Amino acid sequence: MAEKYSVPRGTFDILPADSYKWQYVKKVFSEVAAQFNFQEIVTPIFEQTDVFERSVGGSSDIVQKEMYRFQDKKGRNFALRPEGTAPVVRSFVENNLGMTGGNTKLFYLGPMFRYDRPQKGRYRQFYQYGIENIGSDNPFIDAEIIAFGYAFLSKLGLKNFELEINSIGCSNCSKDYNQALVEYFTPNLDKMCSDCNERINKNPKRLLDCKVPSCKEIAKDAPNMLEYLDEDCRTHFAQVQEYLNLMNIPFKVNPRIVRGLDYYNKTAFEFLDNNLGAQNALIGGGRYNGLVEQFGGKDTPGIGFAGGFERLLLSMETEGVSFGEEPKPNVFIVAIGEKAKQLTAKLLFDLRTNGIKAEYNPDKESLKAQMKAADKEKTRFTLILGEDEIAKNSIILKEMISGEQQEIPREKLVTFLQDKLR
RNA sequence: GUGGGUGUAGUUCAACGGUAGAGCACCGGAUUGUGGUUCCGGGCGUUGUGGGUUCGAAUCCCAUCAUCCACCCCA
Repeated sequence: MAEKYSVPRGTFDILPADSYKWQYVKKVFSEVAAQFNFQEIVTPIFEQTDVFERSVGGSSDIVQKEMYRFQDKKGRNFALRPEGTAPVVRSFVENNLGMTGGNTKLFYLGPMFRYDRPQKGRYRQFYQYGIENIGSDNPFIDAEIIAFGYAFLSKLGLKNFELEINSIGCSNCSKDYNQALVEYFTPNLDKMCSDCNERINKNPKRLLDCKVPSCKEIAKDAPNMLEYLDEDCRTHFAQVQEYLNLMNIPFKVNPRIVRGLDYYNKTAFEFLDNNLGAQNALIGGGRYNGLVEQFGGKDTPGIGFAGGFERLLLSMETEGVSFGEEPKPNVFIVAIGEKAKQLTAKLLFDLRTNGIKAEYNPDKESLKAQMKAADKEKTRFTLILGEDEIAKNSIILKEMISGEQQEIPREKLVTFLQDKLR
């Protein structure tokens, strides 16, 4: 026997039994995007490695340890995209999308790749949806982006999620704050983990996030980021909260939210589902005002978020939320005898091209076997065609749940069914 | 990259170191043109893979791979 293969570690097949759920979630996302007036952008699955190294940053693990890197035949360096914002901004600059003025509102869907240890809600190839608004620093936009996330989760029927927001300030505030953190943590470093000891120089804010109990204990009384915001950042954050309140979107301020990617500043937020386990972030996002400039564009502010489909489906599964209708045919045809089988070829085609989802199994001969097949398809109707019906140029329509059946003239069948299925 | 748990039929799970089983699912049947419920019948599956211990291994040991959970990271 030939060797059997399996999917690469941390990846998975989306099988027919589940694929309609994915379609449903994508559809809902696209609908919300349309409501909020975001247009789709599709970028390649790989980019020059630099696109991620320069932006996502040197202190982030996803660039340092988790990127799938490769060289093409000419020795150029590429990476499978580990996240969606950097490619979108690359495209924004490359195609001068900002030239028309105003806000550029984009959404994307697709696979991302990170070489992580697989775990619940975490895969090496995972599917993200995300939105970006490039062109405005107005706190109104921050609130709009957050509202999009809230609207999307709500539209899916989810209830057990929480919104946490924070402001991590701009480079101006960070200078003072980082210094305050260094001053606070340095005397305690001998009691803290090796990661913290290393990060204090690269990105001191990350020490706030550490989950090692001893570190957590020390971080508990660390200086509060919000007290170090400058005037601009402080009012910006206050206004974001005000707009959220005006929309009746519930949130909690959590000064410990620190985004893992280097390009973030000002507003940062997460939608969390605490029933999910350790990987509990449904959506994560924030502002990235310097990023466009980093990519060689003119200084343009931006803000966005990204979320993972896998966690969304997990959440929906545990909350018992509906995934829309399971796909199935409307009618199943049962044909008895060779003549009936021949007529069924045309009948099937007529039904299908008239918008009726129809199925037939040519491998089953007996009426009984075909009825069983019909039952398994869970169709609402079965059409029965045998000698008698052929002679009368009619067909029997049976409603499976009630078991009731009636005879219908062949020429009226299509309109009759279209009417019934409306 | 680190730690712990688990790998047995399509699936969910049993089997004190002594012949590998059950539910669900699946297939067939219960007379001639009617499905679901019921009844009857149908299971050799490289016990993830490779070694080792033993008279004898699904069971104990080692390795390896996969998976799950946690650390970490983050969506």
